[in-house]
Amino acid sequence: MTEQGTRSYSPRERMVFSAAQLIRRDGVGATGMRDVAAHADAPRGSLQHYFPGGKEQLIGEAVTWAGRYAARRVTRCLAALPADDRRPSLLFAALVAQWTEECLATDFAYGCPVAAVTVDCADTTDTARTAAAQAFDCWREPLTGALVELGVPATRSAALATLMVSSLEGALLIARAERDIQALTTVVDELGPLLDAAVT
Amino acid sequence: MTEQGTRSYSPRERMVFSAAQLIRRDGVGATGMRDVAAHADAPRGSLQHYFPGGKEQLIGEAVTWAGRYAARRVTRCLAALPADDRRPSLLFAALVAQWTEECLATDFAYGCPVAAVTVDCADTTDTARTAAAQAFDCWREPLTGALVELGVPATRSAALATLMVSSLEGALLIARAERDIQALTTVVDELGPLLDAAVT
DNA sequence: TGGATTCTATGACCACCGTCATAGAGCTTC
DNA sequence: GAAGCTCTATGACGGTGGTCATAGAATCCA
Repeated sequence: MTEQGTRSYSPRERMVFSAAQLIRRDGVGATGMRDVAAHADAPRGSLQHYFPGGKEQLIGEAVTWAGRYAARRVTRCLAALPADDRRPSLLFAALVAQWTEECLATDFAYGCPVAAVTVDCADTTDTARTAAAQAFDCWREPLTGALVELGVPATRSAALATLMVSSLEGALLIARAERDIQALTTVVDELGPLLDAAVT
Repeated sequence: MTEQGTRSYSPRERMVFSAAQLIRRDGVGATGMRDVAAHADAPRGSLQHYFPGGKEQLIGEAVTWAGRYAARRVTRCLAALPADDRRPSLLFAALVAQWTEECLATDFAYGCPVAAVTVDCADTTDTARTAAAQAFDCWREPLTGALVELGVPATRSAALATLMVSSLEGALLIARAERDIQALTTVVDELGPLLDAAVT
């Protein structure tokens, strides 16, 4: 969620990206439009031009972007699994490892933008809430497919994907609060055997 | 987290309670001090008197209160388990059921205050972050003890408690975003066998 | 009763936020 | 080169937020 590649992004893309970054660090309420523009090195006047729907639209696009990013991450981790040992537990471990490393590298500054938007907007901004729901779906979909590919029966793969995302989100919360990786490693260790046992 | 019992609470207690309620519904940023006083039917002037530390202090006390409340809930659920069938899965199911019912009863308006504070303050307000960490500890401690009492070896009980809280928190997030109970029921169903299998 | 302490009431201050209005650059296209 | 479109620049506005200052009520002991 940090790397942007080498090609240059448009101001609009940068603003969506920056919004996601700031939201997942400070929450929706503490993230101002001016901050987003500044963080993206984008002109403030472009905000109303690219996002005529205002903050609501920007938040929606940011969380949608985050969902797609998470989905890409799943397929990437699946592809990176060792050819000789492709187990669901290793996929989960790889996914969590990315968050773990980021936590350590940034001193637990950043959480999940989808979680932040859900917490801050679930009962007030319906478009944001819907976008968050779609982001979760977008995230779980490739995960479900990956589990099937790894041998989990289709009847259980969706449920296990939900369990994986839930555990990851919750552990990430705890880890951020405690500034300690332990919760993340714990869910990986405890959930691993369960996931592998689901392979038929 | 809704019922207050019958005895009357002091304005100070009510403000802490109301703060927790508003925070877990709207997030920290969207919760104003004036809102808290109004929600608690407490005089606005009392805010600076009872909470000279300002919003930071109020948030801290609210999340601390929430942690203690969650802990009480654990011991209550443990005590309410049927005498003839006391399994960890049933304890977890009972805990999640409380959230599930509340979600349905309130149309998914309320989340977890500890999660909200973590998301909104983890990188900015250290006292709030610390309070959230202690709240998680306060929550997991009786849960760990309960697992031991139900036959889980002490070496694993803490890890499983972390897994339970993580899954619950994450599933609650997803449930709120989707306005659907499914994620909550899924984690209960999928985690149940794992928990019971840990009993020696 | 009188004074001290605790609590309440209210208005004001200042900073910030999201949004709008308006005008100006920069570039394409006929 | 003039029109037209995209994009940028900037100031202003109304509203809200947390906090402070100050004064008033209420309660409780000596």
